[in-house]
Amino acid sequence: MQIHITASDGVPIYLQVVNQIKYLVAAGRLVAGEELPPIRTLAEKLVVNPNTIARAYRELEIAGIVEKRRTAGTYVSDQGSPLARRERMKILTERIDQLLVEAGHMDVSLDDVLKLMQQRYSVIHTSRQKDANDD
Amino acid sequence: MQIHITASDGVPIYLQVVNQIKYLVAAGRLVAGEELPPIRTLAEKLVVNPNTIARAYRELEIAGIVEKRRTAGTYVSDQGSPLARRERMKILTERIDQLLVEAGHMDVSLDDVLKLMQQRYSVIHTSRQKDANDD
DNA sequence: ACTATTGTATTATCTAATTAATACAAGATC
DNA sequence: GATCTTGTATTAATTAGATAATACAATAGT
Repeated sequence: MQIHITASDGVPIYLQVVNQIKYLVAAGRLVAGEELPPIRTLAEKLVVNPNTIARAYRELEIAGIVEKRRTAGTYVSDQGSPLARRERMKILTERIDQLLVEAGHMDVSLDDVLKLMQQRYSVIHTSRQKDANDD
Repeated sequence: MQIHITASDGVPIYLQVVNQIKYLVAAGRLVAGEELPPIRTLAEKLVVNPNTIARAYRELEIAGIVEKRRTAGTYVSDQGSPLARRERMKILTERIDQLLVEAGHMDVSLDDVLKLMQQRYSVIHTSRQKDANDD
């Protein structure tokens, strides 16, 4: 599993790990059921404290990206997310509201936002190499 | 001007102020040309250090929401933003990318995101009372 | 049952962000 | 031009966030 840490580009290590794994899953380079490296293994590879990886895995579990099977390892989740769909939509709605308010401040119309969104969707789903910038 | 500070709901005070003023402007409760309370006045009202409000006003100025006239006070900006449109679109594009990636993780289709966005737009532009939750 | 391997929990250290204390600079207003 | 009011600048204190050190708990595999 290809993960690279940039020592202090400002983004904390655990978040870099979270984001990169999210991208690997989104890109299909990690498929459902696949096992992630054990915390210690990945920590050693990245020369980082195991707790840092543990935190990343914990966040990924909360986000529904992976599942932990106590002493048997960590695996890529089957369905999208164990969070109820309602819960996921709630989160998404918050993000959308933020975006709309911001667009309003910037004097960008709803139509323009929708168009831009479609454009970006195409771009994202064509070229696979992007600079990681998730939440 | 109605601003409420929640002592440590996690969001820093200066950000709470920024967000609430952004909303007041977005909702038309603060109109272009209107003067904001002086830094010290608002600081006193919120029982907070003046520097904290100064920071909020500085961020609002950078965001193009307000203009400062040196010793004459702080006023709601006239046009949307002094940032070049290109610059604004760049910021918006980043936000959109984040949203799309997240939607992907949540297994929500582009169409659903677009629909939800239109719904939320209606909601936001109908009922004016919302719980503040900006960037 | 034993042991190696897995994730977990607790605490400490370090770093960055936030807020406050205080003094300053400059224009408005009389 | 005196002075009051405005935002600014600098520095210190506080708080929160991230990472590390270390010890623990549970279970898979034998």
